Amino acid sequence: MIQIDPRSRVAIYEQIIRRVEELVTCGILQKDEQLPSVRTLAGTLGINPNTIQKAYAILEQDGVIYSRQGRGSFIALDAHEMQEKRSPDMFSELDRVVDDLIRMSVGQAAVILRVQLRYQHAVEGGGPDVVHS
Amino acid sequence: MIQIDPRSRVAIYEQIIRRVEELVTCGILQKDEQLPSVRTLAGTLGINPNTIQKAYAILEQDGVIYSRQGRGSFIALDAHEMQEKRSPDMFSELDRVVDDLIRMSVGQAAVILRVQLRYQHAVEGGGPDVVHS
Amino acid sequence: MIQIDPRSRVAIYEQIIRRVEELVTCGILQKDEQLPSVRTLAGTLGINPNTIQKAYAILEQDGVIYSRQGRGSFIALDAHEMQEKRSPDMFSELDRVVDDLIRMSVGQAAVILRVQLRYQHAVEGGGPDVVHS
Amino acid sequence: MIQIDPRSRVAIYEQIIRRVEELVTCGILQKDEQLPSVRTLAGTLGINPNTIQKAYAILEQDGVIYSRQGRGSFIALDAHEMQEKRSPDMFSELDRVVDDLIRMSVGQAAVILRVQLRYQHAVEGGGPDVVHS
DNA sequence: GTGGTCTAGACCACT
DNA sequence: GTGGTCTAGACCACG
Repeated sequence: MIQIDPRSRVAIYEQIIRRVEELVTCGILQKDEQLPSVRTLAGTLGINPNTIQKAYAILEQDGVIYSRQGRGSFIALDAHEMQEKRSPDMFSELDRVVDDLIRMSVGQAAVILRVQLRYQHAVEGGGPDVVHS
Repeated sequence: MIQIDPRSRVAIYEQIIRRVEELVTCGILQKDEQLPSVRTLAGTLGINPNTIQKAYAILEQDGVIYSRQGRGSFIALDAHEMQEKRSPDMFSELDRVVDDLIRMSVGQAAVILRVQLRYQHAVEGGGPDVVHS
Repeated sequence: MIQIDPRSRVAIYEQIIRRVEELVTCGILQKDEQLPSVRTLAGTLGINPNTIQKAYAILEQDGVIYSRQGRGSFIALDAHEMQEKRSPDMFSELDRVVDDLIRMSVGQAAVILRVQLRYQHAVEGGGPDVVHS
Repeated sequence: MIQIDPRSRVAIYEQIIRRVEELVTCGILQKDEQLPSVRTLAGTLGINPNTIQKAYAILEQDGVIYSRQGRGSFIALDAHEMQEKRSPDMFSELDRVVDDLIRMSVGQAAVILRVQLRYQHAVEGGGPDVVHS
């Protein structure tokens, strides 16, 4: 369920964070569901436990999961809460990209067409895994 | 004309690269126009010449500028060429952001509205500096 | 009567200790009254008996309860004795917090006002359960 | 300026965080002032650089400092901003302690007297180091 | 078994 | 030189 690309320039712990956030956003990981233990996930992915630990610590600090000694790590939010948490960032990122396109004299129609195509593509392809709880 | 934000988490050399590309895209820096020398710019910005050197080296490698021994560095492309060079990256970045929004169950209408607002905003605000050469 | 919050970052055994001390302080648990057995409480709270065992051991070591082989665990102090035992800690904790507030340039009047409000709030809200034995 | 107690139960990285926050709150560390480098401070305190790194990373995440590769770590807030950031936590901690005292049947007058004494003590003793910038 | 802290030491990216 | 990431392995606290 969680996989990493060791050759990516993105830090491993960052990849894990993003993947967990994605899985929560999609509803695949549900509220209070237990995550694999630090050691287990480290073994599965073939990386050092400290790296997992770091990812989990940041996720906890961001309120996405909660970890308790002797028990494990658990999802703290449901998909809806996660989406609300992330949407401001997503929209400002959209703004940033659109601004770049404007600056490059790309017309509004071209951008909107691209967006529509992307939505069609998502629907046809079954969409980037979304599960409603 | 070129400014950097020391508090930004984007590397300084990266900020310089982006700013030069932006200025070329907008037509503010014209083809064959000379850039400030490494030392001059370093002095102006109050940063290490090595950092400027690195930015220029990458820009040259990307074909955005060319350098001549003892003469200086010059813009290699006009605004149109620059736009063609960058647009594939911009569109794929747009795709990526839209995918994220789709995954978060954000409707197509909301995204398109946001894009339209951004275009309006750009026009009213005089637009993100665009000069046609 | 004893409840724990699994989401709290305070260790479970610590939560139990605090709650028992609180109940004794308030006079709800009276001297020589019997506590639920380790197994019973573990079952009720749905947690590991070892955890209860640890809490009781510490409480006994602190002189708050006493245990008798095959009989069970019992409260060792009345509310008054408990209060005398704990008040030095409470006051030094108060000192510590006030010192922090002073360091942050918070005025004396603001702190005292806050204390008064807290007392009013306690009285109106029926007060944090206090029973005089 | 920064010291740690290796025998304390409080984690070393936590001690460093608190000390830095304290120094900023007091105005001893001023905005944009550079902190000792990770390696330097590690050497001075005789602990592992990773531990300092962790402390600095959390401080940055909390917006207290900002760290930039190749340059160093710097204070992000002035004393006033720091105080505003921390005061809600301080007051709620005060509430918690006062609630405990109420629960122990400690009278309002006794608590207020203690607060006043603490303020006098601070003034006479020169106060817990406060510097206004 | 779980998570959390710390050390030692390496390598990379940036200035 | 700076900060940032990762590994290997140890020890502690909690359940």
